[in-house]
Amino acid sequence: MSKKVSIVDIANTLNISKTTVSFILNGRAQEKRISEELVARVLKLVKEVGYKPNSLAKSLRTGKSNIIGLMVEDISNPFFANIARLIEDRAYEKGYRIIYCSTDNNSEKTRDLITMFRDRHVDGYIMAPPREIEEDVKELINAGLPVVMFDRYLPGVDTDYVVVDNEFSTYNATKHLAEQGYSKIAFITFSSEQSQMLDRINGYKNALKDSKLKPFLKEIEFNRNEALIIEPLTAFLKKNQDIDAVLFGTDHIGTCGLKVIKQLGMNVPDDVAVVSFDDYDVFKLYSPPVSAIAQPIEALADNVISLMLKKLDNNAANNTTQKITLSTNLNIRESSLQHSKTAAE
Amino acid sequence: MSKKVSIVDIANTLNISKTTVSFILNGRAQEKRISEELVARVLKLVKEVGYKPNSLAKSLRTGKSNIIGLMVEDISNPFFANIARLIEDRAYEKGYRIIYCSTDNNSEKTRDLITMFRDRHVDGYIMAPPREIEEDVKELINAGLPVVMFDRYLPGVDTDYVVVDNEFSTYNATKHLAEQGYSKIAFITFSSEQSQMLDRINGYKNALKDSKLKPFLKEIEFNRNEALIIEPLTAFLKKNQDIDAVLFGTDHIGTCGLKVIKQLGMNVPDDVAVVSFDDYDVFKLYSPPVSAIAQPIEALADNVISLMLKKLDNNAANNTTQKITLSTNLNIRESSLQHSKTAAE
DNA sequence: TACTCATACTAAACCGATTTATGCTGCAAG
DNA sequence: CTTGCAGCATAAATCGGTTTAGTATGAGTA
Repeated sequence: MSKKVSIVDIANTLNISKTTVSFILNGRAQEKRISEELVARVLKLVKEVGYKPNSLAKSLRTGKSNIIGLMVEDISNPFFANIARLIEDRAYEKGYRIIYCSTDNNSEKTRDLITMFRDRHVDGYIMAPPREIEEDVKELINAGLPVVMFDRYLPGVDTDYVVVDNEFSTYNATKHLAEQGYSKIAFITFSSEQSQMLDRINGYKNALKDSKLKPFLKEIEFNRNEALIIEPLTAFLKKNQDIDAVLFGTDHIGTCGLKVIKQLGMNVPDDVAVVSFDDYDVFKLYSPPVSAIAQPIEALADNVISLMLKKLDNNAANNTTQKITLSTNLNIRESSLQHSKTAAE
Repeated sequence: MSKKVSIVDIANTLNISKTTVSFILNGRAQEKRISEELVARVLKLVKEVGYKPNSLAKSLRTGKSNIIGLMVEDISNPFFANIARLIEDRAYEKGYRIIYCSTDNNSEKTRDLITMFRDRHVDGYIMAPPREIEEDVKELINAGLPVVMFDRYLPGVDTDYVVVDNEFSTYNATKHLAEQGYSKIAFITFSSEQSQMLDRINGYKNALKDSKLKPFLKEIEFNRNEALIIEPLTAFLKKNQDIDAVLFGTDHIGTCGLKVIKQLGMNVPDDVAVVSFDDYDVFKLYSPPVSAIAQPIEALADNVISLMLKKLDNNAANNTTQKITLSTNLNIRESSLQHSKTAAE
């Protein structure tokens, strides 16, 4: 039907060369000394027939696409979904489109996606990298492609990133629990070798050490099937009845944790105090409201996209990398307050 | 650095033509009577240097991309994020990649995205369409491109879609509230001319008519800034103190509604019973747990992607369109139970 | 007159693939 | 001794743009 018009159609209609049309459309008419009269005629026709250059062909030639590839761990996770949305907005304002994909923390899938992004000529890569992807990322960087990471970074790869101060965040939250009089403080999280999780665990351990308390660390294997998270969580809480406070490592495990706590009929904060990493509606609306470590997602998104745009501007010559660490906010709510050992007994 | 190898490099290295390489890599070696020995040599080299055909160039030539464009209203909304994720998974298994974008319910942005998808040669379009996009969608369909809609449809456009039975869902939920003895039942939702919302409103109205009750319909303008939703919501609930039950039209407004209810110190369900469209953790974990209309998102995603794959297989010859309506599940929880007028007074 | 130079525009190469049409053997059949 | 065809491989066109390297024309100048 409405066969899309190409630059050749425009050129033929006006009996001129497609080169001329291309120059005019790319704002190089003056530089190429094309008469104003012809420029006007071309622009008129272009508008009339609604011609839009095919960006695929354009990319093939120029290597540029005005598209930024964004890889998150899982778009159905509110943290990533919100960040993705904010990044998309900022990029859109600057004339860049975003295409996103979930890596599922699967390095093979990620490699696949990198390849797809790469030969679709995306201009830049924003990613929350999975493990074992160092080599592939290095290759991108060596090829001169801008890469910005967020949420976590790859220790072996020198690239720009924006993360939060994970270690201090959990240190601070754990300290808070200790100060409220809790003494058997567990840290429950997904097992992971990634930087953000190692830092969170360190913060927790250091705080306990400083408070001279014993750690109760429970790492749970991530699984898309929630039942397989709930199960070990339930077992852990049942087995360690003496635990009086729990710090959850992410919003997802925090949500699962609340489900378990509710199911077991445990009272918050009397039976168990709760603090979770990430701060979302579930925590704010829970009864009692749950204390949470809020990540500055707007600032995160802003910094990520600023870094990326800066790298895209300085075509080449990006010698220095920027590593940005933002601080979080511990929102203290009833779920972790007013514990008095004697009152409970 | 590691300049990507192209098909020409492969051909030159072996002193053969790139045509031959192309045939071999596309499994047309036998058909083209290329000797097994040569096939083996080519495949060996390809593997050695890790050559991957540039899919941009491939698409330019073939018009195919193995990419499906997915447009949701807002990826930060859990309903859309979850659907997007499921669709992505299913598509990935079948060898298709998904690229998603948020339309923001903005027809201009959507048009822009359609153009981008189109000249990136995506093979199919899955969308939750905004208003005023009929003409653009018709153009896609006329050009023979597969389009599948979900969540809502465009009454003026004959295309495949998968939706839920919105009208019955709210009818049923409203009836449930009426049967529990509530008599001043409000329906609070975002104002919208879209099919799904009109159906939901109709269901609510019909149920009230059948129960001989008076409707209290409150439509709120959507805004990304939550404060601007909370404000009119608060005003409405404050002004209509006699309302004893509320049905929320979407998960988002339901969540905002709970915040307001909590802030106003209203008791659920004694002061006000609550049911919301969509069923997420926030509702399950609320105290008391909130009754909700659960959309079958897995089935939704399955149907959407099946329809799309079917259309992609039957290249051309897609004369009939399929319109699928799935049913929802009313999960009744404490937030809408055990109302007795006398007990409250 | 012959040689620049500015002006206005274009032919052809190129990006990296696919696909169509074709070439070149050598052997069996007519 | 052609003709036909099977077997193997390729040159060239194509997709829709951008970019390089020119060309044609007329005016200015030594």
